[in-house]
Amino acid sequence: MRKELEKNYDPSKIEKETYQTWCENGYFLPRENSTKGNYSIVIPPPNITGQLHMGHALDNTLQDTLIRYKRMKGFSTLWLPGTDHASIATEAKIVEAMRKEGLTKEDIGREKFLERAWDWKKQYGGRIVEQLKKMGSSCDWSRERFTLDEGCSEAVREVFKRLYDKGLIYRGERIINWCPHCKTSISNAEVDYKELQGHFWHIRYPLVGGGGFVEVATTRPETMLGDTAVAVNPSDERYKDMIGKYVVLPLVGRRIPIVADEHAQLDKGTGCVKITPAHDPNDFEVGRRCHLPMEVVLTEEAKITENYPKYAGMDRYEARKAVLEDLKEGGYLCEIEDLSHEVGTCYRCGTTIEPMISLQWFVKMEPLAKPAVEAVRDGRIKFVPERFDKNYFHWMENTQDWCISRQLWWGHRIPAFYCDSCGETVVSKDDCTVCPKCGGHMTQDPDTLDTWFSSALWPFSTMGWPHETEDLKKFYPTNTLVTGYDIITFWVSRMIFSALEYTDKIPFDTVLIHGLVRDAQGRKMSKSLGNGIDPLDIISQYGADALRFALLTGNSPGNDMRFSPEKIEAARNFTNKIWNASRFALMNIPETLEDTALPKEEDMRIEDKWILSKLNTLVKEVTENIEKYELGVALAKLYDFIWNNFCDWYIEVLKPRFADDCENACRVLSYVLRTSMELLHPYMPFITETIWQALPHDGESIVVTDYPEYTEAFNFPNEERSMERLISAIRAIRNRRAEMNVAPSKKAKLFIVTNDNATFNPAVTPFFQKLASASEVEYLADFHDERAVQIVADHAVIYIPLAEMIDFDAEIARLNKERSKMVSEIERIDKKLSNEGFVAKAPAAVIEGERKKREGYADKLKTIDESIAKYRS
RNA sequence: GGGAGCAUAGCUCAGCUGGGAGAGCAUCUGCCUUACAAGCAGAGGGUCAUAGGUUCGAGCCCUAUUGUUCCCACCA
Repeated sequence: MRKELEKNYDPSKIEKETYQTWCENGYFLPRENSTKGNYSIVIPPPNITGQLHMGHALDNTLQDTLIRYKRMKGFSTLWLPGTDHASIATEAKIVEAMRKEGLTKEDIGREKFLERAWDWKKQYGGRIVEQLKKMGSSCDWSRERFTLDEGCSEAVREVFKRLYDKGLIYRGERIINWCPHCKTSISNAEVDYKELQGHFWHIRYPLVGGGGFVEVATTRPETMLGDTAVAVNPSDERYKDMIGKYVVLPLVGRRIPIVADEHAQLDKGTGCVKITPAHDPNDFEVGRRCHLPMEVVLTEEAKITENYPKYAGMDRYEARKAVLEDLKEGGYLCEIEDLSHEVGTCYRCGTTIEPMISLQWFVKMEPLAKPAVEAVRDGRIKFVPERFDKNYFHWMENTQDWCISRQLWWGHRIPAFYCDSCGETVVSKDDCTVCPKCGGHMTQDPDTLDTWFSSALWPFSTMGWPHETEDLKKFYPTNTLVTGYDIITFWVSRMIFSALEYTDKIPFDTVLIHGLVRDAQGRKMSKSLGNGIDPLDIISQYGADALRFALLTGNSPGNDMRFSPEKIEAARNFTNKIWNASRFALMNIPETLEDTALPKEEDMRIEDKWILSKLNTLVKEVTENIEKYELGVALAKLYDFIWNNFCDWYIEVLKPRFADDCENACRVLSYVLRTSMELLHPYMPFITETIWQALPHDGESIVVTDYPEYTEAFNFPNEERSMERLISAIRAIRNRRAEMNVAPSKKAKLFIVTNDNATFNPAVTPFFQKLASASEVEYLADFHDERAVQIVADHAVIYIPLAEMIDFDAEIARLNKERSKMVSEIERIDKKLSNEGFVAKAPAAVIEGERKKREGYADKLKTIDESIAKYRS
């Protein structure tokens, strides 16, 4: 059944209905029998705390375009959607909400807290999913998953247990990054380094027994309370004799040794380094090597501990002031330098990280990283664009053990159980309450896992792993992963090593990387700047198709893009153009025409063969571009074809035929428009479906129809060339008329002198009448009228008897200008052709091309000279 | 400190393995031509950052320089 198109395109109305129909008909489910094979994508699960932003919009448009393309290509496709529990972000939201009620986590306890969290998830977790639907995302919603659902939890426990048994997960006291605001450890990858202006304070530590002092320098003077040594380089001549001696730690009075360690560099500062093993990663290592004690100075809230009564309870920055004050007073502070340095901050809340000694769980990275590097190096996994593999290699090859335990409640609880009596540790998939060793009571580790631990399993946990499910067999490994370069380290790399370790397979074969969507000035869109553009606003104003078009046109993999109001307006104009062209087509295509057949070849005219030939080339190129992930290039070609070939030329030259050759014309018109919509559908699903349904079509929906295929049958090189000649002739006439300021309403007779009668003949007279303001056209072998305007076109000279309009001097000047252009072109080619190197080494086709061009220019030059001569006479 | 990207028309960006510089927007001119003024027709506008090199031929490959953005790294 064909549907009518309304006068104005109203996306909001159409999109909602259309999306619903698609879902109801199950078009987004994988098709049962496909001869083409399977194609799958797992969505990068958005946080349940999130709202759709431009980054999501771009990411999802790319994925939807790919999956729709593959679906039309006949693959059994699965785009698996879901969301991430986002432990830190979600927990922070809930804690904040409770704070407003005057409650803390501890007040209500773990169970009640988790109840609240799940309630929150129920209430808001679906928000982003609804927003994805508004984008037109063709996900299989029947398979929607959540990183904290039962299946994912099972996968997490399975993995934890396996790694623990292999010795790849261990628990230990290490220096970790502590966020005093979130009150949890975070991994190295979650630390953002920001440049801050600070100071470099030089402090003197007196030698025990007098005889001077050593000078050390620090950016964090409050940590000096926890110093347990001063280190010098073993090869440092200056301090050779001091090694083994002691200094007195100012303010504290503790005797601490001077030790030798490579960590101290000769050329840095004074060469002496204060060592605070409990609060600095390097010092921690020095402490280990030199068997130094650890003095904890700061609490979880980054306040000074009770061990230092004078400063106890002070926040680290207050303590800094107080310590400095006291050092100054004691005469220990000798110099203050200004220093800008990189300070680690929490990627979630921005608080300055405090390195702390702490008992945490870690994943041993080295054995896991190796095969993961290999998989990319040997090409089993490809990054698009390729350059991102360098990033990946660098990170993977230098990665340190991954701290996976978090002091949070919202997340996968660590499946480790400790015996209250004998301290035995059991890691188990099932809860363990009785100690297998002594029969004592077991308590589960209170901590949860890093969110990324469960995200790392996403490609297979969502398909039922560790069980051998049908989905896993059919759709795993997945094919394309689409994501931004900013989470290659967080997520992509972890999925790769996880997949290889647990499933023995790569998780995906291609990683399509996109950049950031920035504002019109090139700044990152952010809440604090308030420069974010809400994709939902754009959708309600311009429609999802326009948004998708604006995001993908001109977009190239891996590069950031700017988003501006001009861009979305251009996109809207394009949807409008498509709509109007389609409306016009449908005004002419008779109701009775229901089949999709083309006319017989002998009933096709030059313009039909031209547009079919162009369309055929377009099909080929667009397909190739999409296969190479050049989605932006393919879209630009579609835009160009639809607007500049189909609308501006084909429809225009077709108009006269609605009167005398309607059916043939409409069959081609309908075919070209329908095919264009099919080509465009992956990008702009809503408008293309609407128009497709209104045109004669076979099948239920454009979503599941076959993608157009290139065919030799529609190659018409002769007609293509002829039509291009006609177009260039018409353009030349318009051009001349515009230059001479002749109103389009002033019709004039044309005399066309040509040797190409296959192109220029009475059959195309309507083209000139319609598009070049011609009253009538005569085709001649020769023509003489020195008082006519002469236009030199490709294989034709056109005369317009508009003698009264001609300014002969101006004409001659114009012709001379054109003449010198020709002459210089010919000179350029002659130079090239007389270059022995060129003739000897350039490919034959290139040389032949140059010769052909030269001939053309020479012809034109001859005609110009004749014209000038005529005007002169 | 290490690594990567970018630099092309006034603006935003395309330009595939090297073969006579492109689009959109903006600007200027003329048009209500029976789908579209969110439109149609036409025009102007570029030493492809700089300097070398490879090549018959470079926006594209190589080297250096400048500017800019980003990633990584424990600079006490």
